[in-house]
Amino acid sequence: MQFGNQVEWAIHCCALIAGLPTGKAIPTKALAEFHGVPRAYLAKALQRLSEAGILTTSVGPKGGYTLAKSPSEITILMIVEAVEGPEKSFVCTEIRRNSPCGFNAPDPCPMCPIASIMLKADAAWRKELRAVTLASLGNTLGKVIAPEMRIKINAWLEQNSGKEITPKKKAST
Amino acid sequence: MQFGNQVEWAIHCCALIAGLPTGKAIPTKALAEFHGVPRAYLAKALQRLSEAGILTTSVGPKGGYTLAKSPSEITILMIVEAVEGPEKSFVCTEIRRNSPCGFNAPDPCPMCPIASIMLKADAAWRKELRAVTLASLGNTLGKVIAPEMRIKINAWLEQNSGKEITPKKKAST
DNA sequence: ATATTATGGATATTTTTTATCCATAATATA
DNA sequence: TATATTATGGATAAAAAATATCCATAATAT
Repeated sequence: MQFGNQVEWAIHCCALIAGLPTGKAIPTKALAEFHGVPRAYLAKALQRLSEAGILTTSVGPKGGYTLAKSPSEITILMIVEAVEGPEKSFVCTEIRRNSPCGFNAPDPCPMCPIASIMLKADAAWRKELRAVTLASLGNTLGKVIAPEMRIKINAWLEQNSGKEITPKKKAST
Repeated sequence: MQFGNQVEWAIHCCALIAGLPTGKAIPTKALAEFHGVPRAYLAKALQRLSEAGILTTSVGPKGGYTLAKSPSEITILMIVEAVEGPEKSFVCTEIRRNSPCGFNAPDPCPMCPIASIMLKADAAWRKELRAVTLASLGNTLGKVIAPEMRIKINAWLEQNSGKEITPKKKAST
């Protein structure tokens, strides 16, 4: 019963992207290097974040990822569910129905109380993760990262992040 | 991020054992048949419950498992942890330290805020499972199982459960 | 004595996780 | 226009974990 490593990577990536100058995109390569994780596999996680509408992508040189919405609209739960899928952490296989005595319950048949407890536990962790957004996380991170570190990171991002997406203006005429 | 199937089996088994007449033991064979699950693999889960001090065993004919303590002293969390181990559902691999910018945080270095959130979520589901005991679960189950069903089960258990453990009396002299 | 049971270890099978690689299409820029 | 950079999706591979099965051993009730 453990989250895959992509969950950790995805949250860190989203947190970093949230701190990017507005409109700047950061590519998989930079995200992988910054976090010291395998690029190709990280790409799969980023792809799922993109599919889930959490990240926006732009292809080509200076392309990469940006947040698809405001940091205050993205919860940690969204990120986790995008990467791990929506399945519950407990799956009831209804073994109560396998009894050699048959199965006989009031009608309508209530959910197995054991499943009920386990799903309540599932709901509990999701609730915690739903209560935290990239905005609130960024706030916390801001207090933990030393100022010099912040400066270095900003410089590195300047080198490694891609295009400035300017509000669309017609170039023609 | 899913509980293994042994978790479901183990809770069902403990619930059944909790309903056994005092001192009666039930063997792996009967537990496996009752729940329709593979005997040899269930045995591994029961073994862990035994190691964890949740179940007591008696070897030999009419042997099997009984609760090691009162149902009100056994929580669902204990059962889950006995079967799945004590590891947290999130493992922080400190990828924040991998940054090409180095790593620089206030001293003493606070836990990574991302790990902090995930561990809070971990604590949340454990809390839910710690709040339910075999006693309270049994209470709920009692309301869900139809009376005729209960009678059949009792009869089946009478056939398939083992020895009556009587308070030790000297048989000699 | 015999049959039944738990235990612990070894081993096997299946599934999931953790990747890697490549062909394709998009696109910024020189 | 040519080139380099990037995301995407599919195929495939390797490693790890989950899901078992089997057996030798010891305990013990009858």
